[in-house]
Amino acid sequence: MSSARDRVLGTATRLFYAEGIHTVGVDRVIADASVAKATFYHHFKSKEDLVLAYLATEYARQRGVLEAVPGTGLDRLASILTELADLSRGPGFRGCPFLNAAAEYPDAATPVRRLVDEYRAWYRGLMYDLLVEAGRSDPDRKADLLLLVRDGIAVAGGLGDQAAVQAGVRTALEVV
Amino acid sequence: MSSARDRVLGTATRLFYAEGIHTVGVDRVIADASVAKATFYHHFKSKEDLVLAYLATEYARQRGVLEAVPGTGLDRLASILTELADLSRGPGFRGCPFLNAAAEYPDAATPVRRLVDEYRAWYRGLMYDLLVEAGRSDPDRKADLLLLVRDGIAVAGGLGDQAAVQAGVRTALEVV
DNA sequence: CCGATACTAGACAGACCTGTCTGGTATCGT
DNA sequence: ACGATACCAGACAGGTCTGTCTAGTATCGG
Repeated sequence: MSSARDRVLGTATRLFYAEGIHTVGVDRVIADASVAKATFYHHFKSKEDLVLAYLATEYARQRGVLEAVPGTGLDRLASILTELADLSRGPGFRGCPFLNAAAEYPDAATPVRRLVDEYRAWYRGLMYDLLVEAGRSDPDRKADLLLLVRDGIAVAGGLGDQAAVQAGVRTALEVV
Repeated sequence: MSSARDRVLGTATRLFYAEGIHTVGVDRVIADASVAKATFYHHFKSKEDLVLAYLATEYARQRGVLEAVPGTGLDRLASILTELADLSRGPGFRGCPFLNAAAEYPDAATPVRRLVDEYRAWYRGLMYDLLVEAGRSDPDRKADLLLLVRDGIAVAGGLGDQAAVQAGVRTALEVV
């Protein structure tokens, strides 16, 4: 139910990711979602509220996707990294939604930035757990490295630099 | 001469880097630079012109800085990477100006994005040359990797994640 | 059936945006 | 001395932004 809300959130997700948050206005979102302005402000108390919903939804979605990746330990880790690399080859790929959002919200105290930190901490935790499960040495440092490589893949992929993406994935898997 | 232009460019550099490009308006720049609006539009034909000047200046500045880093081959490469890591520890560090700009300009055909590509190509070339100078094997792939690690360091540093930065630098130097 | 909830269309306020224009002053090189 | 250039202050136009408000329709649980 409340399909108007879903339509708004879906449209916002598409537009914010493809064109950036600051450049897409509320008017644009509600026009594309075919929703009245009052309805929008009925469901979201402000644009920032919508932005947070967009990121929170994406966070939940990624959690679902990555938790469904089969395998254990290093196999699963490799699957996750190569899947990210494959994704970055797609035509609609525009980098990591969280890193893009962070670039548009310079103030680290912002709720948006806190959500980005939370996302990255979760991702690092996932890497850490998989490293421990695989019985690898120095999982803390390796988890940090994998997070950084993930960031790099997202950035390079978003800029269309497939060579760097490939180098990143291969080296990460070798090191780890 | 033309100190007004310098003041505008300096102020724009500071504000664009610290607060983002889209969120800082021309009015804000000219007020902070204590310059009349007509003077601004005398020196820059549009805001985008100012943005390009900001990035071009930063590009030239970095070229100067990195070309002045002493040493040869791997030593010089290590110096460059650790200097970047040190820089990312500083309080004013907000990531790479070019990556931040790219995040605000989703369209890859934009002049801004072309300048970002040019910057990254230059950086990769620098890495490649140093690897060849050091006689390392597989310099192409390693240059790609170093570029990706650089991207990761800039992102992680900008988000205040020093652990990831350290892991990135150390691993990059080991691998290379 | 009735009250709450979800929705529609669109006007409106007030702020901010880029860019132009007027009109005037000061400082140059020649 | 004079013309070009650099600079100042600030009004203005035309657009976009977020968010509120009016006014009315439709749907649904109890």
